[in-house]
Amino acid sequence: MPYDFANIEQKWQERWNESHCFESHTDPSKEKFFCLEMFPYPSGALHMGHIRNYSIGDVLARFLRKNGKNVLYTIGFDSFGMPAENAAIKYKTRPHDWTLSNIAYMTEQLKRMGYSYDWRREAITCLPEYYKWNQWIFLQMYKKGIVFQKEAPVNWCSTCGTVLANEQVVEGGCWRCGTPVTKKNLKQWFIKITDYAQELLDDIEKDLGGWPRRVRIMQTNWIGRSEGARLSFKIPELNYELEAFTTRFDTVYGITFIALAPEHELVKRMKDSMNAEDAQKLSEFVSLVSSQSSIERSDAGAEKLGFKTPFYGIHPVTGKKIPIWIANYILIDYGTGAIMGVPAHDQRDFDFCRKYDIPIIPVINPSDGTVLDGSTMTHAFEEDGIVCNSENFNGMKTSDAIKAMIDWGEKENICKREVNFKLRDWLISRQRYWGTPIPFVYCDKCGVVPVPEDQLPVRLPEDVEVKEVGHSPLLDLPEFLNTTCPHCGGPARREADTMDTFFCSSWYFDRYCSPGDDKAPFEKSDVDYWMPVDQYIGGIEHACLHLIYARFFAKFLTDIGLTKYREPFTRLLTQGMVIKDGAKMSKSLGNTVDPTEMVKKYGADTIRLFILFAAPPNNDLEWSDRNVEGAHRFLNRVWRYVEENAEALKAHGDKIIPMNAIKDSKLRELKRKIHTTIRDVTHDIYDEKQFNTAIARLMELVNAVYALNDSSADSWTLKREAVDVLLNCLSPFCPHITEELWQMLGHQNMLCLEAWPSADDESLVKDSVTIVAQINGKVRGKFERPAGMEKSELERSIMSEKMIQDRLMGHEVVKVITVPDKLVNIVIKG
RNA sequence: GCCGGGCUGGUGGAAUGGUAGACACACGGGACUUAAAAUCCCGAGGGCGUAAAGUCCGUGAGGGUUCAAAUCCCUCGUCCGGCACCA
Repeated sequence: MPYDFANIEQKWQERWNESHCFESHTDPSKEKFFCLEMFPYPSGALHMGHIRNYSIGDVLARFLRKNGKNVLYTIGFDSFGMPAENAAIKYKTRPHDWTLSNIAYMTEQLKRMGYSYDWRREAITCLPEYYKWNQWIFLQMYKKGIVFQKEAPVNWCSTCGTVLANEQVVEGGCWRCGTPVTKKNLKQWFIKITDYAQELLDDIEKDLGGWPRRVRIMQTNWIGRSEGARLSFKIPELNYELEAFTTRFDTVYGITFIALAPEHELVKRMKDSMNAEDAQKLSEFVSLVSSQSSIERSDAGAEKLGFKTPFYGIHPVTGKKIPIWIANYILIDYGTGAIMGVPAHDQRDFDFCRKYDIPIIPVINPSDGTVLDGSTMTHAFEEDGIVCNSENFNGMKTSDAIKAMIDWGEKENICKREVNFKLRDWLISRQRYWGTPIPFVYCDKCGVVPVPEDQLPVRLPEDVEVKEVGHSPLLDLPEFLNTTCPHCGGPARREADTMDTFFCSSWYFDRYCSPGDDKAPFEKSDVDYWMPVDQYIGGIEHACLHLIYARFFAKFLTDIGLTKYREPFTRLLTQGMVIKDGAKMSKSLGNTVDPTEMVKKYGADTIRLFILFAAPPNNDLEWSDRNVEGAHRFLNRVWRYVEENAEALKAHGDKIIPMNAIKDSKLRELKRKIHTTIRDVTHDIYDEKQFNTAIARLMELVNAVYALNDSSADSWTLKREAVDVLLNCLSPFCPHITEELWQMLGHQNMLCLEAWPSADDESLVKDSVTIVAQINGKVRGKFERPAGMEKSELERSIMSEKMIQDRLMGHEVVKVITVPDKLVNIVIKG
């Protein structure tokens, strides 16, 4: 008869709830541990990826609690966002209702899994008591001068009907729906995350040692620092000084053209100074380029298009006239939106020049003595080499030349050292309804005016009908739009755009520290105590999104004195995907497994055990119904042993026999097994976060207990010790069944409050060890020897074994390597 | 193209310089049973060998360092991931 998991799990969930045992309190006298999981979007139901994420977190939270830490562990819902609007249209409901009912359902699912959350701390971002503080923080950023509006070509997704931040464009498409992103000129709200680019970069090295290397590299690439110089070209005809950024100032003598992005401000000036016919051609070129999607335009393999203007810039070093082109491959938002074209040493410029027949002048030759010829080169020479065709600098090595030439250029006022970042300012506006209203109003008299803090929150009207994708119902709500100017009291209009939902998720962990605070986003003393997060767990897909934004928030909040930590997440664990039939589980592939059904069939403990045992957390995990059965079978095996032997085990629970009082070798072996299990499981959970091997050790302990067929009193006492340790160590993984069996054995206290066992050194000592005998590195025999034998004695003892003697016959022993308690390797000749 | 991470039995995976394959799944055998399921026990990398003994091979391929390499180094293959016209 399999154990009755349904009733047992419900029983213990009720007990935990009634006893408030997972509620934590700010208490500086205790050592804290903040265990955080990426909170879910309430899409309707939990999927296996969530179950995996939260099962990992719960093991750590329960383990650390048992180890005396004051653990903060809770959950919330990242509940603003577009799917609610789409669902509202599809199901003829309101985003608000759809979202809250999803939250209710998913909360039930989470509770059914037995996660040890402090539910009082839950944060739901779509409620005014949360998003009020989004608005408040946004205003603090505005006060600090890092929030601004600008009109710029921004990423536009036509399917979602909204703009996107740079981080939300994946391979030229929208991160949610994949629609190719186009550029659109719009006036939008931005946050100057670029002010923090250097610090975001520096702190990766300095403080993120507890993060996977992969994520650190991804962020480093994303921030994309490059060092170089800024130089300028005078354009006498237009009375303009055109600036360009380069990382290769050493190739400055190789400039044969200048290229501008079609969006560059100079383009308009040029048109004004051109004859009507040419100006018309230029306009046509610019609109051709702007009609290209960002994939067509900015993919590495995309065709380069150019337009030759009648203007020239003056080379800052040689004074020569350099023709100015407009080219589709120049990006307006990197550097200055203009480049010095050096076709001999830049493949893009090379391709462009070959196409438009622009001269190519090599100024670096390969170190092997080859002399390049611009007319016959087949590709750009981008490696380091020796400078040529560059007057005084000829003969220098590239690495020296870059430095020397910039030094010289700075002295001569030709260039200026500069650092550029790939990271762009964070575009925060969204043309959506279901998000945090941006707390600004537009007044004809006073302009753009922030909503005063005492008037927050700017409430999002909930009783609306979303009619079509991409059209915010706020635009049809005069009672929302029409307001009075906080400045002059005259009529004004509210900002109808809402915030990127990544704003909500950039500080929710601070809110967890001070739930329900209505005076501030959080209480400083709470956050000072709990933050930073000691262990963060979530998917790798947020490496360059949420994890950058949240780091930026941390630095900003510290700068305005609200917090004192500069990095929010000390350690990060990125769990792999849950795979079925070789592909990521997804609705569109129809290969999902419903957690609720699985829990109904096997119980939460089984699902948790399976998902933690099947693979180490950072690997992808292949779903296997058979292995779920296997996990279930193991729990039944544990249950059966304890239940069938409950009387004997109970009768022997009043003492622990120390190792030195045990004579029988089988019993000594079990005693040792108990303590090596404690040692290894502790190490695997805390140091390695390798739960699959921790569970394997517990399975071994169960096998060892089953294997001991000895009904002496000492044997039962030991088996009782083994079972107590087993239940305690298994409880973070499978909390319900272990509580029930713990109680069955007569324990009064709840197991979740019981201290983690500690391994007793004396019980870890081995009586005898297997010594591997090798000859020339090959295993030739294994011999039992007492542990701790002295090196020379061990060597003598193994060498004198008949089997070894036979093999040494007729050979010369060259040398013997002995590793105490492990092996003897005899090196022979002949 | 650049950067990073993998590659170990039929399968998921152990082992981070010292007995390769822990633990589990699947499989085979046995016990129990009228039978089956469940359970308990046993076996198992591959080759040669009836078997035992033995012996050889074996961690993507090849080379190197070492008494000793899945583990360290070099070259290559392959798969996955990230970035990619960022001047």
